Amino acid sequence: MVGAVGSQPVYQIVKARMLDRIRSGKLGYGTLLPCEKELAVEFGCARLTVHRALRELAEEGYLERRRRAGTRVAARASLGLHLSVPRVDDEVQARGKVYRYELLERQAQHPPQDVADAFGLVSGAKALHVICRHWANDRVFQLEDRWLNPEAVPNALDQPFVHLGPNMWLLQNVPFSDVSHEIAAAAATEVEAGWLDIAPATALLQIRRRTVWQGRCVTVASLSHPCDQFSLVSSPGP
Amino acid sequence: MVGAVGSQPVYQIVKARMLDRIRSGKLGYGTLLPCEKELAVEFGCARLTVHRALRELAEEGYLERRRRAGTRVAARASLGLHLSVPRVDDEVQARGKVYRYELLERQAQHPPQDVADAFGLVSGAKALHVICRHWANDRVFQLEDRWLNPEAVPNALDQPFVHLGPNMWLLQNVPFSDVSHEIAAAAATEVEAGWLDIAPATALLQIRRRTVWQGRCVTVASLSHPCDQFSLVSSPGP
DNA sequence: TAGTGGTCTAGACCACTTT
DNA sequence: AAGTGGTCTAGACCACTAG
Repeated sequence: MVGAVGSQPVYQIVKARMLDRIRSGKLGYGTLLPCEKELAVEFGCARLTVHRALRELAEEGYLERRRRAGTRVAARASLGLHLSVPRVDDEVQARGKVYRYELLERQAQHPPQDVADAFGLVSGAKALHVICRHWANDRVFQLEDRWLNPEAVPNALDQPFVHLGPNMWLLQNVPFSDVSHEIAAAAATEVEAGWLDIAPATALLQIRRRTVWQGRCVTVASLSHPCDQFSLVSSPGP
Repeated sequence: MVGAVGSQPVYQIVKARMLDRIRSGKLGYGTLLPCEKELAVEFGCARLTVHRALRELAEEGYLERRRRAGTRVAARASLGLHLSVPRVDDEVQARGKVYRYELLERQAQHPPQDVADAFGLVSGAKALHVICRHWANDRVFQLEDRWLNPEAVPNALDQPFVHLGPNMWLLQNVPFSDVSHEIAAAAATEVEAGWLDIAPATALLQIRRRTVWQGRCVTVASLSHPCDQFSLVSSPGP
């Protein structure tokens, strides 16, 4: 039974069968599982194979594992969820609509205090402020309001952002970075409403994104969607 | 050098060092990495150890791996993000406020069509409708509007939900289940505004949750927060 | 067809924590 | 003190796919 990989890896079979027992309720909250060695005997495989299955189940929140104390079915106290935020052009095209990018403003300006702090700029220094729209057919799908740190991405100052949006440009020109997100609702201001071509105070779904590279904040962006145009859907769990 | 676990597992060291090379830009988009065997020699460890490091980096979106073709630095096309939705009472208490639960309505009613379809109910059948509020000090933090499928959780019909909210009751009484989420913004209706004690048409951040157990929809819930009270923040990545 | 990643094994030692 | 999970190794075969 060496490498008996019929179609599915053994660790996935073990994982699926244990998951069944958990989901069906056969193994209730807090139930102590047999140790890895015993399960390895039961499934007729090596302990490492069982270990991988149980490790992944623990990472997915189904099990809690502690040395010596053993493995127990976790009490699901909070729910994690995975969202994938696609590129806006992909998202629009996935809906069968025509995507169009439009630059509205591009100017070096004094950033608001929170942005200046995030960028670590001396007071009085300017940053690059870009505002643009992403269209789906003849409606504005997303309003992008972005600040770029001139010290972190000096190249950005040379970019017109007329045809290529800053989002896409950053993806192509900044190495892998840490990104943190905040999802919020907000009422559209007068100005935002004008840009989005909706009534003032309409509810917006906002994604606020901060990109950090090597300890330095490169850019902050606020991506606003009219509430009737967009919602975030969790990716199906494993 | 058997099990040379000084403080950190070897696979994590390998992972961290490869991640550094990616984040720093030393390894740019599309760069082909040495094969696992070579890296194992470089790091002085077994191939499986390298394999685990690279596998996890690939799962996190940094690398793309294909048999025969090798391992390349991925182009980050879309950004995934992890949100954890804590229990509402934990969330309130984490803000240093006093949590209070309040039941508003609890009634067997004809559900709207989309809920009836999700539950697989014959037309004319009723479902349990529960509306309740979650307070933080003297403000409503969350309005919960929930339907329960009487065929999936008949016990729920016996629950008063006066002191224990349906959310908590379900966590304790339904085995592990599949949960899908939708995050949206919406304007508060007149009725919602009254319950939330805010002005009508105020922007709300809504979490819509659907819980499925063994192929059957158990409950659907809409959790609404006034936009100034709450936003979702991505958990820091690994 | 050759070379890459994907998985598996048997055995080992270590780290942690309950008893 | 003992038993659990966490990691590591050396070697092996398999599955996929670029050349």
